[in-house]
Amino acid sequence: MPNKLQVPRISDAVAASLEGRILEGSLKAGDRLPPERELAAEFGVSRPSLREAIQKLASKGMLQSRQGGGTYVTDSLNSSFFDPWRDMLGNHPNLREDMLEFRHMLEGQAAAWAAERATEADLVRLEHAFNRLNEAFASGDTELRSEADIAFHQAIGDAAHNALLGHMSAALLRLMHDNIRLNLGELRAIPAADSLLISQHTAIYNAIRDHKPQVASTAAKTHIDFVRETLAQSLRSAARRETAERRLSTEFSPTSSS
Amino acid sequence: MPNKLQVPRISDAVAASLEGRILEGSLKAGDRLPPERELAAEFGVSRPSLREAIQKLASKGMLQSRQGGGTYVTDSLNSSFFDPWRDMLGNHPNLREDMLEFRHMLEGQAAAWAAERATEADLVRLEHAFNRLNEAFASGDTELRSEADIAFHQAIGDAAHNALLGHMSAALLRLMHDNIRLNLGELRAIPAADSLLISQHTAIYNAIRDHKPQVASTAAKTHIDFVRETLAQSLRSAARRETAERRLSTEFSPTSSS
DNA sequence: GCGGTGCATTGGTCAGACCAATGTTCGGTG
DNA sequence: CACCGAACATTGGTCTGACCAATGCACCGC
Repeated sequence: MPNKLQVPRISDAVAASLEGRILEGSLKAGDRLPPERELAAEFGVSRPSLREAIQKLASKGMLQSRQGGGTYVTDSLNSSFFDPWRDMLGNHPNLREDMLEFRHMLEGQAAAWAAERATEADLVRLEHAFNRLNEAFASGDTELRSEADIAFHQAIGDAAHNALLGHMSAALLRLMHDNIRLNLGELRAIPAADSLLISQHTAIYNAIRDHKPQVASTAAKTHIDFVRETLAQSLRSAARRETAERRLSTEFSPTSSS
Repeated sequence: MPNKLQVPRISDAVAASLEGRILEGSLKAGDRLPPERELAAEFGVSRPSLREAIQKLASKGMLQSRQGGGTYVTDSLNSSFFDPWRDMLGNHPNLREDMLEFRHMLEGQAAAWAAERATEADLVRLEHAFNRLNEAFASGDTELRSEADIAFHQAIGDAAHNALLGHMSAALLRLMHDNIRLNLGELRAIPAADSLLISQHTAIYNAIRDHKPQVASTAAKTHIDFVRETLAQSLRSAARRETAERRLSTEFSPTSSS
């Protein structure tokens, strides 16, 4: 254990603080840190000290800086857990079902905790994400929708105030979106789905805002169930389509696991 | 691939050089580094740069410096400089709570699914793991116990037939055991705990064997709650112990930051 | 010989400056 | 009008020199 509370190195404190912001979610992967001069001022320390802290985190792989460019947050935490899963998902489609099932639990719990614990600030962020999500759905831009969807669920994860759950939920969601984009192209598919998705999102949002854990959890699980069903449906139709047109330029098909 | 060989940060170079000396053996564990001012001169760099390099290695656990005392090479070439989550757990104790909370959900669901879906083969494996666990507890060998505990929970995860959950549960459990071993030494602590743990394991095992999801889930959650409570208690007593005996010959311990 | 005091050593931090890479803006050119 | 290049602002990278604070040892008085 820490034997030297006597000598609190300030660079350590700053590093821990930054690390905390990343864990807690206010600094997400890909985000750009404020300039060193600003950050140093904000922390009330000198630039060299701030830099020592940054080096510490950089050596852990959490930060990365480019001269003249800025300092960025990397997603070392997510990747360390999930990189191996990424291509696995591609090769073993039945894994997708496992993942959705897993998310069924995860999202349910996240929504419940968020409903219990969301602070005012959380709710503001959540509302913002919610609005952006609706706009994205209205716009029809698939890329934007995907992004907003991730952001919305991420906001819920953040509001749940559990670092593990937050990172995991975000990582899984991202993984799934990647995978969908990869395997299904677009998946605009089901026509009536949009309005249903919107009403589901609304239900989740309202429940969290009103601090009703049970309702939030149920709504989130319903949402995932719906996604699961929709996805399965698309897959079936995609499969049908594929067998019909006997694969033209289709790149490699499922590798045998043996 | 590293795209910026163009910008060799000098602190990186110095850090690598120092690391090299340690690995190669000209700087052995316990050795004292030359004063910063000297080293800086030797490397032909400024003191801040040298310090950044030292911080880097310190954050990996290879160096440790005491103000006024000097900078020393630690023996921990072994201890984790991998797995970002690992030392994160050490530095942010509140993460431990998040993790236990997360596992509360995870183990509950795992047990429930296992009770629903366990095949005969799963049950055989589970029984085997269960027996080994009891033997391990009887033996008193801490290492063995830890191992058997992981194996038991892993067996449950496998029986749940969800790949994500299985791997995650195992990974988290392993992480926690490492962390405990690292931060608390042994944690034999609580005397009456053993029999309670055994009865909890038995309850989980029985519920799964009898295909009773609800019971299994509750039992698993109870188990985690108990672990959580026990752990908190040990931590408190450890903290108390530390303040009491004001370190005698205690050399430096693994963790670096305050 | 013992214990306390003071100073040299050494890590910790700061301020301000300059360099180098990057990104942006704006004016010139086809 | 579009495209390209040069000047400029931004931002990380490094240095110098200074002062503070903890440590440890030598010296001094008892």
